[in-house]
Amino acid sequence: MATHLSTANALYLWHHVGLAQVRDEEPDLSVRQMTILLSIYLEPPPHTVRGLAAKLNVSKPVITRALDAMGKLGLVTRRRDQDDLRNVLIQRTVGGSLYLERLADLVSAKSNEL
Amino acid sequence: MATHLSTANALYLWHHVGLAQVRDEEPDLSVRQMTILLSIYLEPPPHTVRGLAAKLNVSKPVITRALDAMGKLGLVTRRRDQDDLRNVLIQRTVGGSLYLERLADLVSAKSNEL
DNA sequence: CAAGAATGAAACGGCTCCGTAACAATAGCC
DNA sequence: GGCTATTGTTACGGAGCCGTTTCATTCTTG
Repeated sequence: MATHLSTANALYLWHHVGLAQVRDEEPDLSVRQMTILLSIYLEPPPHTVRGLAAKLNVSKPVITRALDAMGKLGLVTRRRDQDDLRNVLIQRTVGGSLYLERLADLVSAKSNEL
Repeated sequence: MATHLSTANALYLWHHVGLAQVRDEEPDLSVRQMTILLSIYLEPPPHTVRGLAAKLNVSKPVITRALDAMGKLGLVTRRRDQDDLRNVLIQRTVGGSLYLERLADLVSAKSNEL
């Protein structure tokens, strides 16, 4: 599956995906939230607040608040780590999987219109 | 230049670009702002507040405020239309071109790492 | 077992953006 | 000229996210 986006195609792709996201009324995730969500779903568990904060070069409260917001949207869940009760393990949900599936379909579809 | 992103590659691309944007300290544009900026630079002029609002399915104040914010960052400028003084023509700037050039390079580079 | 380190959450004030409603300026039309 | 429509901006109250500091809980280590 060849990719190699030219810079011109890259901007067109970004534009069209952005347009689709903005046009439907649903509120958009921020870049930070989206990146956190993708980290949770694309990288192998376990995911902790501290680990995500380090990986994104961001403070821990940023992660906590993003998890609060996305948890309210049903995109992620939290569970205490029984082996170390200080830790919180962030877990995927059906809603989150569906959300990213739709995003992936959107991006993939737009990339085929180049 | 083949594109055809698979859904899996689409998410990886989004993830890596998001990571790059979040990691550097500069504040990110919102999805709305980014889409407005791309509309201005990718579609043929003239660009008006009303036209952008209609195209993005968004209220006019959203456009005005985004232009305020991005104008402060040097990404766009406004000029009154001399043929119809009610209109405001939104114009590109060197700063905006450079900004999108860097974005395009980032996306393109990440797409080559698939 | 006591002291310190580590983890995530909450609290605080500040800034940005939101949606809606009002507004000033300009154009078009009778 | 006077009335209406159009365009973009501003004002308002509300909501969300920010960075920093502080805190409660739990682990680790001497």
